Order: sequence, then C-alpha cells, then structure tokens
Amino acid sequence: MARDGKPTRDKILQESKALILQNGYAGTSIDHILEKTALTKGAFFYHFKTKNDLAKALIEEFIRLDLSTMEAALKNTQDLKDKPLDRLLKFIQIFIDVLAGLKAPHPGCLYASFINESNLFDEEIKKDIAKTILTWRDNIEILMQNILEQYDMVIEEDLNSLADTFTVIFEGGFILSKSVNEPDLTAKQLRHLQNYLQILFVPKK
Amino acid sequence: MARDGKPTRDKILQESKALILQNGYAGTSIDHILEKTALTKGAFFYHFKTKNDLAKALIEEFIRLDLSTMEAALKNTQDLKDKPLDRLLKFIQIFIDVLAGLKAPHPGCLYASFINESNLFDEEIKKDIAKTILTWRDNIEILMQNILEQYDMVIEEDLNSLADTFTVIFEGGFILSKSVNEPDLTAKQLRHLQNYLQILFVPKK
DNA sequence: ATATTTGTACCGTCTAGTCTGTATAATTAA
DNA sequence: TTAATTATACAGACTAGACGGTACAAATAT
Repeated sequence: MARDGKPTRDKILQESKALILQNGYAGTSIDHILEKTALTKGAFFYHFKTKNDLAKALIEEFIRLDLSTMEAALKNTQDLKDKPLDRLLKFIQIFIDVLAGLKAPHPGCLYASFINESNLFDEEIKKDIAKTILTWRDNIEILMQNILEQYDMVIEEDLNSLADTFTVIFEGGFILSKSVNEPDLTAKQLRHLQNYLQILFVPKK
Repeated sequence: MARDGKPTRDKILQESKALILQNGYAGTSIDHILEKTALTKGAFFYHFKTKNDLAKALIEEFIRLDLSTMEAALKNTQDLKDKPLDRLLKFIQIFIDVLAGLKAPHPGCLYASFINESNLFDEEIKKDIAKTILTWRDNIEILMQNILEQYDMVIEEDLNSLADTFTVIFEGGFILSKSVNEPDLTAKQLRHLQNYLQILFVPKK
C-alpha cells in the first residue's frame, strides 16, 4: 500500500465545486484547481481520468448530498405525518432556517451551473440531474396528496407544478441572491411558498 | 464608405447569445461563433474589440429588450390602473401567454448565464444586471402598493420580496424547464403566483 | 519490496487576439 | 461624367499562451 489518497480526492472535489460555482465549468481550468489545492497534474489525473470524469463525480456527489438532505427533512417531519399541512410547512421551514442564517449569498447549485452549460456534458449527467429534480417533485407531491385527504384547495391546481415551486424557488432564489447580494432572499421566497400553501389549503367541512 | 455592417454585427450578437445560453460564456469560443455565422476573425474583431466587449454588448442589448418588454406590459395593463389587483394579474398573464405557447423549453436568460460564471466578468456588467433585476422589483412593488390602497393582505409580508417572486420564478422556471424538458413549466409557476396574489389580497371592509 | 500516490517535464490542440491585405461604396475633383 | 481618393467592412494567415492530457520518475507507507 501507500499513503491514503482520499483527502486529496476530497480536496479536489471541494475546491473544484467552489470554483465551478463562481466561474462555471468551462471557465474553471484544471490548472486553476491545482493552484487552489496546491497539488499537481499527477495527483489530479490519478484520481480523475479526464475533466469530464471530475464533472461526473462532482454531480454524483452533489446528488447524493442533495437527496440525503431531502430524506433527512422528511424524517425530521415524520412526527407530523397526521398533520400533513403542518408537516409540509415544517419541511420548508427546515430550509428557511438554514438559508436565513447565511452571512453571504449561497454559493449556488451545481445543477444550475451544469444546465447553463448543458451542451458541454453528455446525456448521462443531464439525465441524472433531471431525475433528481423529479425526485423532489415526487416526494413533495406525496406530502401534498396527504394534505388533500383532509383539505380542499381554494383554487384547483395540479400538485405536480405546485411541488415544483419548491425547487424553482431555490434555483431562482440563488441567482437573484447572488446578483443583488442579499443572502436571505431565498429564505424570504420560501416564506411566500409557506404562505401560499397555508391559504391555498382549507380544511374540508 | 463601405457596405452596411449592421447585419453582420447583429448576426454575431444573435448567434453568440444562442451559443452562450447552451454552452455558457467560457464554453463558447470565438471560433465557434464564427463557424455558426460563417464569418471570419476580421469581421468579428472589427465589430468587437475583445470577447469581453461582446459580452458587454450582449448584456446591454438583453437589458434593453428586457426593460422594454416590462414597459410594454405595464402599458398594456394601464387600462386597469384603478383595478390594481386585476392589473397585476393581467401583467403576469401577458408572460404566461407567451410561455404557455412554447414548443420547446425557453432557451434561458443571459442574466443567469452570466451570474453562473460571474467571476469572469467585470463589476460593471454585474452591476448592470443587478440594477435591472431591481428595476423589476421596484416596478412590480409599485403595482402592489396600489393594490394595498384597496386591499389588505391575509398574511403580512414585505412587498419587496413578494415582487421578487416574479423574477425568481422566471430564473428558476427556466432552469427546471430545460432540465426536465417541459416547455410550459415556467408558465405553470406563474399561474401559482397569480393564485397566491389572488388569495393573499382581500378587499378592505 | 511493492503497490499506491504524487511531482514534473512535456505534447498537441485550442484560445483570444494581431496583422496585413483586399473588397466595397460613398466622396471628391477635374 | 468619371477617375482618383478615402473610410468602412471583411478575409485569412499568424502568434503567444492557455488548455486538457500523457509519460515517467520520485516519493510514500505498509
């Protein structure tokens, strides 16, 4: 054996992610990553065969983290599973609490970075991103279906798009937040989603 | 004098915009632009001193167009200026009508493209984008202030962030729409904003 | 001792940008 | 009226450096 390479690999992933969120993928050169990590080509190309390989690894790790936070939020609200509206509101609140405490705008979402340069990536990466976005849709939609067992909607609307609103706010919020330099902008948008749900659903008589 | 150069300049702007929305700015090379436009370096660097010069010209034109569509929508709803809630709903409807008719996902917004590679651009470009986003905020906020003269809000919330929701939906909607390949996704999100406003504002007694 | 991990020199290609030359068309002047 | 002039608009070869990627030696830890 030899010394452990995992810290090196992790450092590359971490720094390249930060750089891509600032400069985009094409705007982030391998040399730039090596400069930030104080490594050399040998180390980089030992852990990643190509730059595209790094992209794939980055997205896969990002997706894993994304889905695990979603599952954690679902778990953290399980105690409210027979108060489905309260559960969804608390589900959103978890993310508000994180985003409202930021001192600088959220660095952004890799999905957005990649979709903004989507032609540079192969179909597999794009499929994985879309699949994850639809997983959010599906899971939130289930929470909403539970609500409908006890509530009516003031305005009829498909739950599909209503569930998407959550992700739309994240992606759009991050962009605006970075542009106008207001760290809590996304949290405020999520509050509006809470408001909307609160007055959209009314208890069945 | 010589023959008119404006068609050439316009073609460069048009094609480079399309390419940037697909590949990002750094991912779009000048050679690539020349290939698409069937032009040569001579033509390009006659019209734009540097690549960054092109970026500046692109954003400025994009901003002009963006602000003019906003002003057009404001004008098209002026007849409802003493029914301020109806006016705002119609204002939104104008954009829904456009987005609901798309046969392919909207190509995207240059603001998002640039913000996703924001480190590559000078402060001036970023300031211009932020300023435009805040112009949307301000104008929509005025429409909302007019509403408050006749209506109360079911849930108290600053109009600032409520106005931002419009732009947030656009930016986030475009991203999701491209990823999951659903052209009318953004229009559906705007419908939810209409719903929200409709039940958030109630006539004063 | 040996497999794993990293450093360094190097290669071909692509990149933004320069340079010189040329075609076009309006202007000038005889 | 027309030939010479001039500013505009574009073509295409060229360059220096950055880019992703390779080859292989050196170092590290068991």
